[in-house]
Amino acid sequence: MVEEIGSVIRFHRKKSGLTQLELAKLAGIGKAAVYDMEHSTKSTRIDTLLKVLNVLNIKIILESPLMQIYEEQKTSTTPP
Amino acid sequence: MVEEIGSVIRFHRKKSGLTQLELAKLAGIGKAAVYDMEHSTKSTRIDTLLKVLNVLNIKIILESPLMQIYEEQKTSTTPP
DNA sequence: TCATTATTACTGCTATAACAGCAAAAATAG
DNA sequence: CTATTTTTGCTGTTATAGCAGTAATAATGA
Repeated sequence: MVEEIGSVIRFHRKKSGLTQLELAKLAGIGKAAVYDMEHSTKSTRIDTLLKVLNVLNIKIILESPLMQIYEEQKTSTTPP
Repeated sequence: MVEEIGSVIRFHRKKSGLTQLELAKLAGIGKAAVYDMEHSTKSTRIDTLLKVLNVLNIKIILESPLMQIYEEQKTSTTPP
């Protein structure tokens, strides 16, 4: 799964025509972090991952049988 | 977003009737990691997060306009 | 081809997540 | 209500992600 994420990131980066350095700059992280992410040599931190996914326009979705209920409880207390 | 993930984890843990310690044991991580995750006091690592999501039966999905193409390229080389 | 530049890969040092152990708070029992 | 247990919250120490700098490889042009 970690490998998969790295693979997805590399794919999207290439398609965006960005270099590791450019992506890193845009995400506000170091270039080595991008390298490690793509190669799964180290287990990235979520905040770092989210910065990269944000630049590459990738959304992260949590799915489970309970998510429906969770969302309801959340929205029930925060109406516009 | 990191706060959201922590919130989701806590919700699912409670619904599963697990304590932080039990969840930690099942996930094979330390209890403090669960605490930190739920409180967003530290930015968890993906491998640690995935272990927890796995125990709580939460799937993580990456969504983007390019994912379709990515999946195709992946599956084209790995047929059953 | 051989330079030159751009990109990726790698390494040692610094910042920080994960852990074990303890303290505080909550829940349960008597 | 008090004692006991269970659960959560919080520390200092250890393991590891992130970073800056450098080397190696790939791309571009003369």
